[in-house]
Amino acid sequence: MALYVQNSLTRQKEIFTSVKEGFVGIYVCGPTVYGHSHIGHAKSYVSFDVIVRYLRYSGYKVRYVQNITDVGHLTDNADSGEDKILKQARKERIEPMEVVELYTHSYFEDMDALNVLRPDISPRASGHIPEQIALTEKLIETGHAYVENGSVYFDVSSFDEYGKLSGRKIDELEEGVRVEVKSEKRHPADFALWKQAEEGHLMRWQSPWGEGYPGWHIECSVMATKYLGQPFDIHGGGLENIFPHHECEIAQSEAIDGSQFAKYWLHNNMVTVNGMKMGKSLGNAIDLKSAFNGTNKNLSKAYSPLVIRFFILSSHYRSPLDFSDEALQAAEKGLARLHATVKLVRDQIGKAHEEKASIGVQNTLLKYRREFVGLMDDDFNTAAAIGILFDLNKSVNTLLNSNEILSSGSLQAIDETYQTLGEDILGIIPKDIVNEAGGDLLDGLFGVLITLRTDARTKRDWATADKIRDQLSELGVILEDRPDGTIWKLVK
RNA sequence: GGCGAUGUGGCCAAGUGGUAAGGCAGAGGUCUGCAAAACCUUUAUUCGCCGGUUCGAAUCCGGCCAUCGCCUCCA
Repeated sequence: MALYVQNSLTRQKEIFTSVKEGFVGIYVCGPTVYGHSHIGHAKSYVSFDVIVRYLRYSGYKVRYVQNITDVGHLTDNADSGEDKILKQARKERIEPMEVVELYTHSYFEDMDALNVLRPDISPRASGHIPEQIALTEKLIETGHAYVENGSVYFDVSSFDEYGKLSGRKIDELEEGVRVEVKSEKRHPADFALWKQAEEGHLMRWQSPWGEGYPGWHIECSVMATKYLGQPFDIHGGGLENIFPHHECEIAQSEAIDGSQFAKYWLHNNMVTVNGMKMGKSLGNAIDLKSAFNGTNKNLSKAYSPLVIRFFILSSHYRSPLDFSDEALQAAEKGLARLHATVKLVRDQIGKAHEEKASIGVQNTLLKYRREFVGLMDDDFNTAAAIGILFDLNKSVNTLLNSNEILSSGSLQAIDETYQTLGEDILGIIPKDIVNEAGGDLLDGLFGVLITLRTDARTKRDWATADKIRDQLSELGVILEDRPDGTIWKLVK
């Protein structure tokens, strides 16, 4: 079965073939680090995390590059606008580079919590100024860019294919352009490769055109091709970046010699909150830290990072995703069910008799694996793949409840299936599912209480038995009497 | 105005020509001392609306309605 991906460039689902056999280079637009990450970042980076994980599972050696934008940018079409990093620096009364450092750490902290694997390279825009200047110079030399007042602009009329990704026409763009502040640019759609630093602009570098700072789009062109070559396989990002950002990246990168920039463009859809667009300026943004600790006013409680991850993956990456309390609670329960079964399997491995996995179990597992892979091969359909995980779960529970005693081999094979599909690929079933806030001490303490209750039950002293169970329940500890003994769980 | 999506049961969400996955919630049952959990059964003759193509459409075509996104920094 081959992998198919929906390519924004061709608007078609295409069979995926890598530029270099066995190797995939993927570049995903990373965050501008001037604030804490929100659920929109989570959707994008969790989605691409799974894409990368799946490519690796499929046997590719993957190099995943995701930039950190640590150079503030103005709006690309006008000379006015705010530089978010500078604004934040002023607000916090710290250096711009301190802002960048602070929120870069914050970003990785949140992504780690979401079980997003680190990119192989996280290049920073500020660390690639010479390369950005070099590309700009080359664009000037080849007649695709012009200098004006210490700034350099890309001449969109010099690149016939401008608009091929977003489907926009240059002449139509002109009409839509808002108030033009200065007419430094020859065409309203021209965009900055380099901007002259105005007075008081703290982030500035020397260039052949004087002190300034790079345009927004150029960093991605430069860093993607520096580490992945040209053409490279996959360029990803949020679909709001198709225009102008990705369109401009293509123009800069392909204008010089016409060689293709990226072969496949994958775009994830956006997030809404209770059906409304989420916007930093709209005041309904859900930043990840507040979602994790329950302080967000749009949510009734805290949701663990894994629940957020699971929720994101329960819809397709190209579909919009609406965050609501109700939907998150449903996700939380669903994931807990998955985890409960996996934990049960793992707890029983040690107790089971040693024997190889039964043919029946092996065949069943194989069937689910095949179905799962088939769905992931179809443009990374995680939502349907999770459905398979629940089918597997049902089968496993049935086995666990049946009279058939499962061998250690069978249990291990089941566990391996969960690990491959649920953790290696989707990242939603950690290797160590433990009772949260558990640990040996609590395990021991509850063990004592469970023994007392079991004794009472043998004596048919239901009053005592129920008292223990009820009082623990009030503390948020649930006891479950299984055929092979009583287990405890914490509820949130 | 231009470009692009989406509309599937109470909620979330897969499904691009062959007769509606999965999760949450609800109902009944099995198991249990009673529970919990799990499992079984059940809940859309129907996929925004109206036409058309087809032996056959949620899936293709046309029209309409609604919602959303992008066109300005934003994942």
